[in-house]
Amino acid sequence: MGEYKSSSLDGVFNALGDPTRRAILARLQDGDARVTDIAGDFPISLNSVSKHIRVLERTGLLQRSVSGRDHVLSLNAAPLAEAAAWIEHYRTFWEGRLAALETYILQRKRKRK
Amino acid sequence: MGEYKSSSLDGVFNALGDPTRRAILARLQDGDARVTDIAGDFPISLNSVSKHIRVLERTGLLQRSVSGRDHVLSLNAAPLAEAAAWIEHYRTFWEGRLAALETYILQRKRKRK
DNA sequence: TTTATATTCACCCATATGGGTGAATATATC
DNA sequence: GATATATTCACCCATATGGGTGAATATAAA
Repeated sequence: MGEYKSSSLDGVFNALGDPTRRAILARLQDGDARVTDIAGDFPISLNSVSKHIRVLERTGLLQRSVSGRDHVLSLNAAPLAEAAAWIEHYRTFWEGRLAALETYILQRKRKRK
Repeated sequence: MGEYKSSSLDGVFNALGDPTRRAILARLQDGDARVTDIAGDFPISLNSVSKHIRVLERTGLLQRSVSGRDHVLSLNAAPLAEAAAWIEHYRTFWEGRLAALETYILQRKRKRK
């Protein structure tokens, strides 16, 4: 069967699979922040946050701009496009199935009457 | 900051983070299938496929209906709704940012002229 | 130059996971 | 009952990952 290959979707979905990372993205929606700023919002160590940030950076969801000793992080939602398209495809399929089921039920109702 | 908690999104995103599992879902779009049927499409062992199926089952994306010695698997895209909503939220944010940037550029253009 | 701050690097540890093999179980079939 | 098929269970192995700590590096500031 077709496309059984790793793609950039792997990274994006994996990155989003961790609640801490999703929370970091949520934080960045409220404005850019330094690593330390973000770490302050979480009960985990600064180093742990640094690792999560690198995972997000790898996917492109987070961009880093080094300014002196500060690393300023900002959100970049663009890489979500592919993931959104993937999900949308299945959502459409599913809605098709539901519509078909509805049609079937309606037909049965009509017949029975 | 807010919702730093694991949710069902964890499982769904993690499940989608593996290309084999995405391919299994793609396969089920073409019709229900048994574990063996699916395993035939992949270069990995039957047991490995069985494990992937359990991961998908846990998320609800895949449903199992045991019929004799056969386990018939079918797709259920419903759990994707929450994931789609999550992504959509960020996509909207991002489009807002782009729009703001465009406005800014246009204003600058007008001023300069 | 000295000191303080921001970040990463190099480790350690526990757990999860993707892959495998072989045995066990359950159902069909002869 | 005996045999074949479908699936899982119980392991093993290697690797990734989330968490930690302490040292190293780089820049800012005094």
